[in-house]
Amino acid sequence: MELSKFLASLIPFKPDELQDIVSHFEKENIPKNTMLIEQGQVSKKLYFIENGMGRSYYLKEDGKEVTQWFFGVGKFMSSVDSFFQQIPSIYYLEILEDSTVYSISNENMDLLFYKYHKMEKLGRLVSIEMLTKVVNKLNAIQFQTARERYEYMLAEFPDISYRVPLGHIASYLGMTQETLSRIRK
Amino acid sequence: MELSKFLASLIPFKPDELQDIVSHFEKENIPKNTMLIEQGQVSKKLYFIENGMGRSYYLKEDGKEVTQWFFGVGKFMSSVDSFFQQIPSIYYLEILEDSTVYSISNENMDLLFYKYHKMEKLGRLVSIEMLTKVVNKLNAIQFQTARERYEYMLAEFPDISYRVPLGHIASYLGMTQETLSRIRK
DNA sequence: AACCGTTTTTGACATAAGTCAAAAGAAAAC
DNA sequence: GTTTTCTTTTGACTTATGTCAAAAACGGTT
Repeated sequence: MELSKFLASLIPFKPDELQDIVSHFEKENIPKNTMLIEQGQVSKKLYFIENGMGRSYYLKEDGKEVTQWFFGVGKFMSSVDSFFQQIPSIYYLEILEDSTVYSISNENMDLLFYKYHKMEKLGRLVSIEMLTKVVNKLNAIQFQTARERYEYMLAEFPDISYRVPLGHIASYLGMTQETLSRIRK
Repeated sequence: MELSKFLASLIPFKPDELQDIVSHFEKENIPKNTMLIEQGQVSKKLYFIENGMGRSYYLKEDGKEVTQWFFGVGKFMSSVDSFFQQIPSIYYLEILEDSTVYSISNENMDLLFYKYHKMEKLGRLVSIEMLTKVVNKLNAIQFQTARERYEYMLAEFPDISYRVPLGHIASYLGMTQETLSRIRK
């Protein structure tokens, strides 16, 4: 999904506004398995996924990867607190498939927020949407059996569920790979 | 914490702006055990807690209450998606102690967002803060033992942990009351 | 201070999911 | 097309937490 289409679908920007806003982003092609940011670094960019997909994950003390979120087409991908508060990231951001993304720097983002009231509103709407989704996941994780959690996954990320390694999904859902493998049958 | 102090701590509002904004809120005293909104209703108001505390919860199919969040002093309390999208609430909002709150209607909130760019920014900042906290809880719930989850609770809500019934905390943490009781020793 | 209702604790047992280890299957590299 | 590496499945056993039920502790009210 194109960035300008996405923006216009949320807020009625004028054509010249839209053009100005999009011009602050940079379109990039990113090959699979690219790390956009590593744990401990301060995130410099926010990404919008036109095509492809990625995930955020962190490492537990024992070194195991825990997938924290999947980012599909038409979503913003970032290490939220690192990007907006410019603090070291807890998460790795990884591109999982060859992807086309629009990236924007923190400075440019602030500039747009400052310049366009509507952009600030868009930021608020996107944040609240994300908040709602995280709350949904929380409810799934907290009070559902492993089987129901997998069903939540299929509902929330229908397109992604079949494209990533089992282990990524298992850790996303808070269960072991073995358990997920048993459930899928 | 006073509303105006809280607002000013996040964004440098001018005195007259601050006064205008606060005038759109209504200060109310609410006795404990009051239900601010019930499951299925559309949330008409957003609340800022000057003093006291509340929680949001929902009912599982088997009728058990599940605490979803606690709201303490200096926080906004709402059924986020119901208030902002004006859809039926999944949650109950309950005041747990005699409280003083500032409430604002959805229309007035929109009006403030529209009138003040800075207010929109505040909305974004508050949303992202909440998002970060929910993600924290998610990580605690997802990958920690019951004992560690209780420690997360003490860290996140130090003031609240000793003021609410055990059952509320247990369901908030995704465990049974019996388990929590055993842990606390 | 004795009573009643609510909340918390304790006990015995059940179970979903985790752990460890190895085999089978798929994908990538040569 | 064969080898190597990575991913998924299967099996046997362990464990943390849940369930159900009853007893104890607490808090408010008369």
